[in-house]
Amino acid sequence: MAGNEQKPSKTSSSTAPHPPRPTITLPPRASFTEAFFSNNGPATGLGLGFGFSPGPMTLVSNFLSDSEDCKSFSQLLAGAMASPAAAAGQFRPNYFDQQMERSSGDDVVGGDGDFRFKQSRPAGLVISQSQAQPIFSVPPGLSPATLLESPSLGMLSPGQSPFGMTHQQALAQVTAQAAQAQSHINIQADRSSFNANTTTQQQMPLSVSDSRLVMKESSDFSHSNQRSQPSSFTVDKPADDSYNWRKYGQKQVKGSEFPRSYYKCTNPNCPVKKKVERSLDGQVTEIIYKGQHNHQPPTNKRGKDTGSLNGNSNNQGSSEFVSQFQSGNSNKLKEGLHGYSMSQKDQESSQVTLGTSDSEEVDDAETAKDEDEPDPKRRCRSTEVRVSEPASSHRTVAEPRIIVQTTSEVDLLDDGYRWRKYGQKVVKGNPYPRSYYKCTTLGCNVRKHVERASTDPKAVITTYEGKHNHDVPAAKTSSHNTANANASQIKQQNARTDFGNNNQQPVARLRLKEEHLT
DNA sequence: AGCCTTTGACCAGCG
DNA sequence: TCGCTGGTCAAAGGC
Repeated sequence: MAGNEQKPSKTSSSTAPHPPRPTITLPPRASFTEAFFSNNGPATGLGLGFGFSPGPMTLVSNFLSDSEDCKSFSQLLAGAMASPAAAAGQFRPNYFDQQMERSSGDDVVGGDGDFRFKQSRPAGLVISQSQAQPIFSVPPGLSPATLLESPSLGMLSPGQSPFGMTHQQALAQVTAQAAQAQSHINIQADRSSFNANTTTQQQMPLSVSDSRLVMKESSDFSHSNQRSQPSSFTVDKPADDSYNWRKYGQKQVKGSEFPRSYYKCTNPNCPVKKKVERSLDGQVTEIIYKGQHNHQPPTNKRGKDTGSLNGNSNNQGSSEFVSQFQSGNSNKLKEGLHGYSMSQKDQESSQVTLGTSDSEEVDDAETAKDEDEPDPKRRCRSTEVRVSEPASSHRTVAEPRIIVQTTSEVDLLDDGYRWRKYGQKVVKGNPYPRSYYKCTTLGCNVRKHVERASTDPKAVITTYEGKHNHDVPAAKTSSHNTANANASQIKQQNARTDFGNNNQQPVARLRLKEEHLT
């Protein structure tokens, strides 16, 4: 697929059809979780370190191309939790990149099968553990590493760590705990620090099609982070994903209030393009990757492209962490939620959208019902991941987010809102059904998807879709005090994510939770 | 000098 | 056929 997209000249374009969209050859690869959490894979042979960030497309392709079984979240999570990598203490910033990269095979250079978490500053990533554990969130554009290192954020930087440890130590601790619990992804950090600095969370819906990756980024980063970020902070680069891009066009597209910019990978013969939508204030609202890089990310990015997060060039790789993570997860996420509700003309154009737009939404019951059907539409072929917001959402500044949490004693349903279960599916390879819930509030389209890891029923992924258009219902008087407390915590976290933007709620949230089942 | 962004125009697909 | 729309080109200018 590399290079299969030719640059059509005006002349040629008029006489010949556009070259076919990039297709992705999908070599056997590790599962998402394997890629994600394990570090035991064969050496890539690329000598890539943590800084290597694979392209989004490769990630997606790898992710989605798993036509064989389209691993479910459960599977993913299960693998994640059971990953020996965790035990090996491999969980760390940029680790995702590393794994993504590696999963595709050793000889892949920007290869098609790379499983990479990439993307430009997508939304935040929250990884927390129990309610007593602080929630770890990564603001858009920042990787955990960046967060940990960022002087401005002042989290786990040496001498600044609230726990008196370096971020490496903290991460080591995280991995150690993950290994011990086999179901914990725990990145401990001072919560207060997060309150002040890392309250951004991102979510990203996605859809998938052949060779495109669509992601939205949270852009509210600059809002709540203004205190800790230079006032001049803006996301100049739509996606600091380690690749170099050249903007070749911009258009005001219909249906979007924001202009869309078109970028090409500057690498010669690299067919990858991306579309970036950003709000008027320059904040990225959506990124769509198309194609796969046929090369490795430049080792040295131009200084000007490193983004200006805190003016710290080290932020460069940061966004990749979240971005890539999200992009990868997103695919699965969407898959799980909607069972690949593709509006496909063909495989290439098919998309699965997590958003709640009616046009793209499939019937809930049907979705659940047909999950087991070998619907070709659900094939994990596509590689476009689109993060869409509900049509009714107030798209201001806040954008999609993915919140990944591992928490304990979380009543999955008791998050403050009231839910009605409308579907349940049994996914291949997972003895535990995945359940679908709708917010019971009239007119509220928010949905929730709960899935458990096949190997660890304690591990649960809860995905939220849409935005509540109402307040949290009155507190329940139940015995779920603990759960409520935890839910409250989550809410607080979410609230912080809003950065004062009351209108905004996550479009979709991915939560990795550890649930204490009785 | 090289690379990038900007921007108006062009082209293809679609209804 | 026409108009709309998304995507792309390429000249001009900036850094």
